Amino acid sequence: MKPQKKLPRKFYTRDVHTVAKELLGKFLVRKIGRKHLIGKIVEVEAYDGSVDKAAHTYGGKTKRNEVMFNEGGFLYVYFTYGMHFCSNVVTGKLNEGKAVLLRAIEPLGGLDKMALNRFGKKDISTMELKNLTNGPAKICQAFGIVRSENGTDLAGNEIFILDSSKLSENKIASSTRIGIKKSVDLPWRYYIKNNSFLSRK
DNA sequence: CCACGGATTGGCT
DNA sequence: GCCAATCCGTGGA
Repeated sequence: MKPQKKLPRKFYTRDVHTVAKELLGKFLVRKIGRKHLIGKIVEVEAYDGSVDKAAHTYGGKTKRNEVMFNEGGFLYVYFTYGMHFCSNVVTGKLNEGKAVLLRAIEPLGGLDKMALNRFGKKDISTMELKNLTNGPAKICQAFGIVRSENGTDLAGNEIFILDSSKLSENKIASSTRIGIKKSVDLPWRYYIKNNSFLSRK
């Protein structure tokens, strides 16, 4: 099963929950020089500033969150806990303030580079492989995504997502979101059942 | 296995 | 000044 073509703008400009679920099973790609880092998206969370107090956009536009108010198909990268970056796929139309947080990825290509980014060495243990990209900040570290990638157009050639066949509903599970203190009861975390690279069951 | 706390910057009250 | 869409190491059961 070969990855297909790049997802078009139209994919991203739809409803945040539709995009969140359809991102599962797709392939995140980061081009570095002539190398490619690639991984399958296995866990995401939806954030919707119109109703969701946990969303960065809930209180309106600021310098920090302005990218999240773009139309769909841009990367919103934020800095948190004084040391971590996390990345989101912006969805919907201009000024909606909705995005999908990438929470876990199954690493597939460029493993040595990801290992170097995460652990400072190419050869890693089985345990380190499992811990390579199973969390939002771990994804950014492995893929080398930092502040300067905030606002990257996913319709471009640096960071993009490749299509693959849509997963059937029975392979997808949902739960409440992880690590937040507001709007804690919204069941807006979506993940591929039984995948071994999830940040949690 | 689980619970807890430290790291460390910067956005917003 | 408070505290965050996290991660990792430690210490106890």
